[in-house]
Amino acid sequence: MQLHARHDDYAPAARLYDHRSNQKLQELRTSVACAKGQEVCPPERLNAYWWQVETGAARKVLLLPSGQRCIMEFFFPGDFFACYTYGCADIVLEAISEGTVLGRYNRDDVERLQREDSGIARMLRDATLRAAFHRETHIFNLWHQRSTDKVLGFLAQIQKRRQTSNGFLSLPMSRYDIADYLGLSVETVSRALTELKERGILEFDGTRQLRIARHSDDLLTLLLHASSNELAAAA
Amino acid sequence: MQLHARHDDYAPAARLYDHRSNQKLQELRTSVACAKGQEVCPPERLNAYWWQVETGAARKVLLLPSGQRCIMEFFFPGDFFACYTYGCADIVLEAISEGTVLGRYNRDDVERLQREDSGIARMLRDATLRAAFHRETHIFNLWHQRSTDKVLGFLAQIQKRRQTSNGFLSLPMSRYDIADYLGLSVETVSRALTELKERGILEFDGTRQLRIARHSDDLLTLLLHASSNELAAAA
DNA sequence: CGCTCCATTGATCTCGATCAAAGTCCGTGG
DNA sequence: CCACGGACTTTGATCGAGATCAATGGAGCG
Repeated sequence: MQLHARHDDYAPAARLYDHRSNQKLQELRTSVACAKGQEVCPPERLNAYWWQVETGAARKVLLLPSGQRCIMEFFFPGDFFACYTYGCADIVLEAISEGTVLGRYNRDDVERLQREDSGIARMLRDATLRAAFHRETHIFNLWHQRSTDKVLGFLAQIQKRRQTSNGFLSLPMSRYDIADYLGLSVETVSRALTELKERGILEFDGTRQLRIARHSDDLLTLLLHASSNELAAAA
Repeated sequence: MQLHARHDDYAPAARLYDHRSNQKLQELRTSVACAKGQEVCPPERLNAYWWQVETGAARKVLLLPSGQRCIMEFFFPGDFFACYTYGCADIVLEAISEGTVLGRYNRDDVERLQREDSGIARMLRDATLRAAFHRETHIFNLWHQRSTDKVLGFLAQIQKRRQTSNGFLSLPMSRYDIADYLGLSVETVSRALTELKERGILEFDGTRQLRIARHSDDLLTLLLHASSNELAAAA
């Protein structure tokens, strides 16, 4: 089992403007600043752009007629993505943190540019590929039946994408967001986190700041090699 | 809610060899015939190719140390895809039906070709995009909590990708495969299908041949607009 | 004919949804 | 500075859906 060979795929995209070949792309950039919970863009315009998170975090949400919110994806600084929703009116892109800033690129311009510049074409392909991996991981999270396994998988994903140098993970999203991402109830998410804390796998510093205990530093490997019940036995 | 606007995205890819610009691609093609349940290719070689299902069906499976099988994706005739597993040894591609035939294309050759031929580049992008939609649908299926909703979502996907002119769906995969795709137990899948039959939503002709009852002909719309409980009330 | 794989059905138990109630955090305004 | 309010989080109790265990029933095949 070598899923950990995927580490790099979770890393945020390199900042576009670090590459000289992308200055043309940066000329197309429009910055969009959003308040917490605010829609980044009217849903019907979502298809028309490529996006990049500058600071903060965003979520792509499928709104169901029943009022439920299915969170399809989280986006973090550096992530470059498009929401190809093909006319589906009930998908929205929302800022998670106060003061989230996204770069917005007109899609037609980007596609034109990628035909002229192979570096940009490559970057778009990489972004697409990275999104594909995120979805695969999401599928793997949702596929588990135990709630602790789902939450563990989610944290593993965050660990790959957001871990800071001091070893702490910060969760910009609420427990509600995590629940809507994993198809669980808020209460279950909360209980799962509490359980992982009591098992010594997680250490909290406030509700949205946490650390993975030393002995279990690669959560994905942990998840793949043992069910959470076995983990409990090992602890 | 206009998810049904996605219909076309589920349609199988046009046969490559229908396009004259693809004759070069067809020269790279190697046919691989497989028995039921057989691995299409040694796992370590999986990354090296692009594939297309000719006849039959295939599944991409993540094998867990616990012995569980997480089915990441099903492939049907016309589907053109790559398994970018990046060195993960425990992903396998297996034939589902007896006599499944796949076309195999050397990945390096394909990538070289796409740089020369924009038609092929476009085709690859379309294939990638289609795979992305399949994953999104898979996520939506898994996200539901009720087993009947998951199964209904799965059938909606099959309906889009495989419905024949006579209105019947054929399921090439076993109940075990469906269970491993949806993160359910076999028994629950079986019970869900039985329940949908008794509610008058499905009509069976044998175990793997079924029809959607007239009044509920678009399962995806059905799933989006009403929980399965409400469906029961409506029946 | 009997074997193996697949599918269904039943009974029981566990885990997570749901309902209900505190408790915590944070920003705002007095 | 503190009080208030609202959103977020946690914990408890109950109930139901699905996992699990167990058994039976086909269907294809050597």
